[in-house]
Parts: sequence; C-alpha cells; structure tokens
Amino acid sequence: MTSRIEKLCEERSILLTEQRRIVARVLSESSDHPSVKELYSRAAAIDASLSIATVYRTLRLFEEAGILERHAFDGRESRYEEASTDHHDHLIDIDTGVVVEFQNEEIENLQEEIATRLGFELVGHRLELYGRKIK
Amino acid sequence: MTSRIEKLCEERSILLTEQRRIVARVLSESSDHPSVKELYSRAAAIDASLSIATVYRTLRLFEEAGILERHAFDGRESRYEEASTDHHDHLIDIDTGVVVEFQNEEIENLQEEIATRLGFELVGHRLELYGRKIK
DNA sequence: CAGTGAATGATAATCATTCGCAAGTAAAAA
DNA sequence: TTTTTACTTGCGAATGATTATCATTCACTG
Repeated sequence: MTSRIEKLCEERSILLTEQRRIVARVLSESSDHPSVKELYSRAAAIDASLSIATVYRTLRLFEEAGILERHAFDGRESRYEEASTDHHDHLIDIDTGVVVEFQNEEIENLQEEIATRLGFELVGHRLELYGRKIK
Repeated sequence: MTSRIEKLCEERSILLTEQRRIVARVLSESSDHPSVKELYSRAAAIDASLSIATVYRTLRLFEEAGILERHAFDGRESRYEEASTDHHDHLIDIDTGVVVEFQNEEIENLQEEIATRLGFELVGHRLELYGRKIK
C-alpha cells in the first residue's frame, strides 16, 4: 500500500527511496506527534540499517515540501505531524514534551474579533499552551 | 543606581552578588530582546572574568522568579526581556513585521479552562496572531 | 551497461545549554 | 569575632539535538 505521504511525494516529484518510504509509512501510521527519536526507532524496527541522519534529512525534506509540520518546543526534540487542513492548537506537557491537540471554536472567534478590532484581517495564528499533568 | 531588576530581586530576597548585579544592569539597559550571547558579551565588557555559566544561571534564576521572560524560538538561542506585570499577546503584521500588543481576558480564561479539561495545570502559553492591515 | 548526480550510513562537528566540582563568599550561629 | 553552613562562581567537561563531511552506494539517462 502507498501512504498518503508517498502520494504527496509523487505529486511533488520527490524521489522515493526505500528509506524515505519507510519514514513516510511510519509517519502515516502514527496518530500522535512523534519525536525524531521515536520515528527513528519505529523506522529502525523495519530496517535496522537505517541511519538517524537519513531520518533527519527526510523529515526536513518532507517539511520543506509542506508535507509535514514541525513543532519545535523550546530546547526539546522536534516533533512532527502530517500537515493537515483542519485546524487545531496544541497543549505541550512541559515535563515530557508530549503534545495534546485541541480545538476551541470560541477562541478562534475571539481571535478573529481581536484582529478585526485592531484593524487587521486575520491570516493565521499560533496558540500553544504549556501545562503540567495533574495527577 | 539600582536597576528595576535589582529592586525586584530584593523584594524576592534573591541574593544580589556582583555578577548578578551586572547581568541585571545589562538587562535593564537593553531595550531590545537580547540573546544570551549578547547579554554575555555586554556583561563581559564590564567584568571580563564573568562566566557564561553564571549568565545562564542568573537568567534562569530571574526567569523563575518572574522577573524575566524568555523567548525561545525553534533551535535558536533564547532571548530575554523584562517581564511586564500586564500580560499581553502579540499580533504580527505579516506584511511589515510590525508587532501589536493586545490583551484579552476572555481568551486567558478559555485557555485555563481548556488545560483543566485536558487534565493539565496551565503553566504558560504563547499566542501569536498573524494578520494583514485592512486599508 | 557506463556515467553522473543524488542519497545513504557512519561519524565528527557544532551549538546552546547544563553539570560537576573545587574554591570562594556571604550570612547565620555560637 | 570565630565557626558553621549554605549558596555562588568559574572552569571545563558533558549533554542532547541537529547538521556537516565524506566515502560509498544507488538510481536514472543516454
């Protein structure tokens, strides 16, 4: 089977090598926001000879092609997710770096309202919450 | 003279060593958002024996005391600015890069609510709006 | 099937930041 | 004032994420 990412690569005439396919599939099968190390270990489980340098290179390639979104929080490892059209924001666990997605219509509306009030047309935004898990 | 940061340190009974005073003054005299390296070289101009480790330690100390705000973008060096008591977010004009500050109580509350709902204690957040001036 | 440019793997290098530790300093206790 | 105790500092080594280097291998064109 061909993953969605592989299809997008073809559209962009990005050469699909075996290692890029592996990274693409690992990404497609991940519903979370995997870190580079996580991606690497998942990919290495498929092909042990795969180098972490190649994972980094491939992720950057995909990101620059607009296929992936990178989330670089503070000094932590980058995490990746497939770039999607539907909008959501992120809550980052400051202890573990784990990312939780959320959506909130009300906040979206308020942002629109604020921009308008300031005389701007809202084009985009970035909202990140930083929190600590309550035990 | 005693800088505002030094006063805040006294209020919080933070021991003011000579090196901390130097960092405090360099910060107070900077109206931009200096990076650690910039701060270090400005401070080292005053006392050449000052160590960059101490600068890092001092910045972290001040940050944890709520005296400074740290801005860490991507993999770049952190930049610092004096924390203002009034919280604000930023709207960035995508055509000119001009930054407009704004405050919105309602959004702050919603953020708190969302974090709680997801099982987190909200520690911080970052909200940036990107807009285009309406003519 | 050879030629050429891109991709890979292994590892060294880099960059920001933190750590460990011995030595110094300040504040509290005696 | 001495002694004690805790905190700070400077230095260099260590860390962790990421990028660069470089020899080797691969993929496609002619």
